Amino acid sequence: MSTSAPKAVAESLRFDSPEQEAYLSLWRTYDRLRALEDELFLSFKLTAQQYNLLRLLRAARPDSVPTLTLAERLVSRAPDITRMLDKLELRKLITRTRSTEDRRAVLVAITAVGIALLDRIAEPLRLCHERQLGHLSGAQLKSLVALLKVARAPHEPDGSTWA
Amino acid sequence: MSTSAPKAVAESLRFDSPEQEAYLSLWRTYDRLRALEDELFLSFKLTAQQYNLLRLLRAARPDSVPTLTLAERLVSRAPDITRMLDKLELRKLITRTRSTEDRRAVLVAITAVGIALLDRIAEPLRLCHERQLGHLSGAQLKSLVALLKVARAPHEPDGSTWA
DNA sequence: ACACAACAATTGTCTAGACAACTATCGTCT
DNA sequence: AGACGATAGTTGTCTAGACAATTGTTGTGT
Repeated sequence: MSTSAPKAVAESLRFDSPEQEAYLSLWRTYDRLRALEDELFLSFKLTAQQYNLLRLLRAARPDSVPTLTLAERLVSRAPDITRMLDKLELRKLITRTRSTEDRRAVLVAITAVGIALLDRIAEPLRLCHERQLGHLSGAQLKSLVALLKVARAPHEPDGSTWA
Repeated sequence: MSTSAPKAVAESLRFDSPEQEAYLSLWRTYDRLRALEDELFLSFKLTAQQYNLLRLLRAARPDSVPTLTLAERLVSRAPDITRMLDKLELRKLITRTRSTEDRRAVLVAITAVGIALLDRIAEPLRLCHERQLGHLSGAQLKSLVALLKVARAPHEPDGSTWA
């Protein structure tokens, strides 16, 4: 019982099905690429999800967006949307105002500070994406995007707009 | 400032680059498929990562595997490997023994109970993978796997064996 | 033999993610 | 108008993920 022959171990690990292989490849690839992004966002003290939220708010301008609508549109599901907004509000990146029409709803908007932060991130992020996937050709990227879309299609909620 | 015209909002959200679109597609797809797997594993009180760990240990039999080697081989990076093993050991799914050759190393092995659990999971998991990606043709799956491999290739550590 | 860098694993601590239970408000039905 | 189910957010609580600092052990150079 030792740690010898790691190659043999790897060799013996075949996948149970093509679907499993595809899913694990997806997971692995996401994990590897994510590590690059995380590093970048860390230097701005943001998470990828927070960045996405700000990006959505910028796109929605000059409208503001109700909290749960925002949560639905995020790339990854966010049951902790409230606390996420708490942190961003504390940093003055967003504002929250209780709607007058429907006093249950809280409307969220990005601030000038938030916009400025997005602007500062833009260029380094572009470079990061290039490091992540710049080695793929345009055709490969297109093909990958198309396949991923087909893959998740049956699992998307009806009128979903996530980006 | 209202929540009207969500379509217009969605429309205005183009991607900054093809690379960004690919990465966000990857993230979104992973998130959607993961939700299905998570649900399944929850019913066995496991995480996907824990399942993977057990799977690696089964494949390594009859050898046992040093803790950090195990961490390297996991699909997703695991800085919390120790506590992960703690929980599995508590449930008697694995054993840990301090190596006699190198007293720094802790050797991990799967137990009969662990194997039995994997056996119980096998069939429902197969069905889950089919629900996840069964709607793709064999050629599409192959193509997806190949593209993902190319995508992550530059970001894999040298002799990595992650599945 | 002894100092010391390298290595394997563990622990402390903080943040993020998940689910369920709860509060406040709204719309509707009678 | 009053009751009631649905909706919008919030909060409590638990678990997982991440990073840094620490302990014990090994090999190497002098």
